[in-house]
Amino acid sequence: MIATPPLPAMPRQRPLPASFYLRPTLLVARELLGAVFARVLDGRRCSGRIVEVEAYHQDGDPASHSFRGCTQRNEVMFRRGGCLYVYFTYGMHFCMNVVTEAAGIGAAVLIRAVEPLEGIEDMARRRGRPVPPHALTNGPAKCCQAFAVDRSLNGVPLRGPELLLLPGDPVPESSVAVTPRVGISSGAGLPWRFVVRDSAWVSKKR
DNA sequence: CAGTCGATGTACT
DNA sequence: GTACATCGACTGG
Repeated sequence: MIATPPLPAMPRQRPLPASFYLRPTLLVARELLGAVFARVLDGRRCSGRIVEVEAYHQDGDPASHSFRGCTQRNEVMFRRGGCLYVYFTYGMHFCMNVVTEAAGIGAAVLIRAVEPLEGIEDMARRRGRPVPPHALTNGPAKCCQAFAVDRSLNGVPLRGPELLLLPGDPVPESSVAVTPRVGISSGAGLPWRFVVRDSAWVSKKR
């Protein structure tokens, strides 16, 4: 009898196709709700279901890093959709975005909160302090801390091996809330934040 | 509960 | 110099 390698606990899912990202950013943002973000580090996998996102775009959006054109910091936003844009802010935090649309268009979707699925122990350890379960990944910088996302992942593709974005159960329209974005001053009126309504895992309530 | 505020690095004016 | 797609500690009611 030939020894078979251990099978994964769950069937290996295909990552979202490149075409997923090459569509209008607001649509991608909406459809990212329910998708599963996964991070593989040292052969271990952490994942979470996306429950809160915000869209940012070069056109008509003064709050977007890409609004004033391509710079060294935001260069990844202008790449072809399907990779991660990571930036450093407030002197101590990282935030991660899913880059969208065709090359040359500066657009991305900020991941603001996920519902933890796999690797919760690892995530809790990386958060660095004891936190109640709902506070593990309910904020953009908390997500980066939990998933060990930093500058080294800026521009890395979302089709593996380090980062994966996988299809999840679709979130019905009735479960989606659309609101203005959090923590910005200019362009504050745009309703470009998408949240899974009533999720216990989002960063802020209505 | 809500509101305020300091920490801390860096991109951009 | 200034603003910043934040967080967590602290205040006061």
